[in-house]
Amino acid sequence: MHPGTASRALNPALPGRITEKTARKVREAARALGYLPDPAARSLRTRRSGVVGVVVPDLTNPVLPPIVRGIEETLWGAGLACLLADTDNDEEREAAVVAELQARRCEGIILATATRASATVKRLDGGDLPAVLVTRDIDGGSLPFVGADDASGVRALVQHLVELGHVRIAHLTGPASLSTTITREMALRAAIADLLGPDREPTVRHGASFTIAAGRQLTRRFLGDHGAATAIVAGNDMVAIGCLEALTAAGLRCPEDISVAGHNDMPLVDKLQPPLTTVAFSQHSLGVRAAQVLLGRLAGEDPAERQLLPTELVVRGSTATPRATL
Amino acid sequence: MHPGTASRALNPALPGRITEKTARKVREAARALGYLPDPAARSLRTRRSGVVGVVVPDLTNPVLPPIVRGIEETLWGAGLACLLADTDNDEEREAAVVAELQARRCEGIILATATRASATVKRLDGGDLPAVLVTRDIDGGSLPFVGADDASGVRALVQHLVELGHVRIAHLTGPASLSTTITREMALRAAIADLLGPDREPTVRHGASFTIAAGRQLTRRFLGDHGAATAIVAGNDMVAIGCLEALTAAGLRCPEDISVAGHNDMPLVDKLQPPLTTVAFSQHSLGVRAAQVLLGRLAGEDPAERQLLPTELVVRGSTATPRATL
DNA sequence: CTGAAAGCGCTAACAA
DNA sequence: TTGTTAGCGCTTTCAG
Repeated sequence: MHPGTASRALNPALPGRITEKTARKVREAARALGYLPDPAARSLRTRRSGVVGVVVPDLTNPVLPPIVRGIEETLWGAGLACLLADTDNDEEREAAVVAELQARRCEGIILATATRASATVKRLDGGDLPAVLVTRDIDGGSLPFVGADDASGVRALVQHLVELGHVRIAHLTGPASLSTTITREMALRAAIADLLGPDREPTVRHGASFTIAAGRQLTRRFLGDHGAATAIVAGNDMVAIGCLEALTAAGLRCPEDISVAGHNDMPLVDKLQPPLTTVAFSQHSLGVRAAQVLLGRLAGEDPAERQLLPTELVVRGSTATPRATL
Repeated sequence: MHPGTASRALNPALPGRITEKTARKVREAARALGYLPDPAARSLRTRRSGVVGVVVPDLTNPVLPPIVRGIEETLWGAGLACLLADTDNDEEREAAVVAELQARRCEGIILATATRASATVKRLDGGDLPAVLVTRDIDGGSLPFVGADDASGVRALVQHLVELGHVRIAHLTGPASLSTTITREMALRAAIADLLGPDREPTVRHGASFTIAAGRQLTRRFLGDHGAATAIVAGNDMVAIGCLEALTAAGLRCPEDISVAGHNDMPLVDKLQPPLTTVAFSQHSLGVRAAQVLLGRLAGEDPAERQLLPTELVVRGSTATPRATL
């Protein structure tokens, strides 16, 4: 008698109603036998894999774990499992990973790996696999994007520096291939033009990556080039830490001789000496929101294309009044 | 003609050899049509899901991301995808997650969530789902375990402290429900008994968790109880940071008044003031190894039950000669 | 409300 | 070497 009936009993959402009595009987039998419906068979029939892909550039980057947690929590709560893939910041691996995820019939995909020009992500745009971008966006795409409102954060930071009396501000940041770099840089330029006038253009230097080593190198070179600034706005906290190290190595003190600020409010940057002034936002919320947007797309909604979550300037000891206006 | 032939052509490992010519033809056709074999159908037929579960207690804990990366890399390289699940350190969620992973027919499972008494993990032991434990072990189980050789690390640390002249050592650590806590504590006790004699038993205090807050509280209480020690060995770096904060708040300086050491060598603990002396090991290798052990089990090997990877004592500024022997 | 039957797309065994 | 056939375990029509 069973096959169909049992299926209906175990899955109340299915068409064809059923007596509570038989349903209970079936459920009990199922439990007694330790029966678990085979997802492969179900998947084959329903054309739904129950899985979504989560692609990150490098899980080791402290910004990502809370994002992934937020994604995982939210998706898991909706009955979807997360296939995690790490590309190690490599576009080829990104392409391979996305292909594999498609081959595995993910129902959707969340990408934190986008470079502004990523061919893989562009291909996804307009494709039929629902995709959502987090943190990093592509240029001119129409894929839903969930990020932090870096521009507001940077503007608040510049305002803070200007209020302290800074006039010469340098920006040492990451690769221009990332949207985060550009968003922050543009916001910084705009804020400076706005608050200090158009003739106070900041010195801007791009590093190869958002790492401590890059920050160190960028700072060393900037100082070597006789770059004059009373404040350095780093592209993120890692770069800021590199800055701090290079400044110390050069015999300069922060914040007495020069102020430094970061971005992201990574764990432990509040314990540094000096504690780092930085732009904070809830990474976890970013993940949750990205997952919600994907869930919306899976439900057939047409999501708002760009969602920006609030940032907050966290003022700590690494920014202070400049010793003298140069 | 095709169905079977095509399958063979696309999957060279299958039984029944095939002409290179037809194989090529099929592959070309497949590419032209954008054909991707359906994993659900394949799965249904082969009884292999191509997926393994990776269960972590809290991805936000800085020790885990490199472990997960190592796992993901290795498994992905072997053609397996990782279903990531986070239990938020909750045993109920652990049970639910494992059940769901089993329902999804994972081929294996890697757990970083084990508490010493976890009923869920015990049930896995002896079950038919190949499982591997990383970092955290259960008591008296026979599941393969991959961890760092914490005992050696702690012993080296104690030796370092003794050589500096410390005689009164306190151990402020995490919950006794975790194997890591116990391993480190036992090693500390043994090393002290060994190097200082049996009458120098350390004061040991357990906190509710391995967090900064717990470390702070533990230290505050320890000081309040007139605990006398010239060195504190913290259960991990988080606890050590809490220690440092509480000491500072109490007007004590590290390392002048008291030495502090941690465990794990988390990112940025080398940038603290003072830089933290700690026991380091390669989290990434741990992940790689755990994945290899699982791969071995999947291949039918009977793995060595406990694998301990080397630790290394990293001496930094937070440990120094005690001001006076109390 | 429940039983019966077909079929999702693949692979494994067997036949040719 | 290739074609054929059956069936993995479910869901979903369609009958009863």
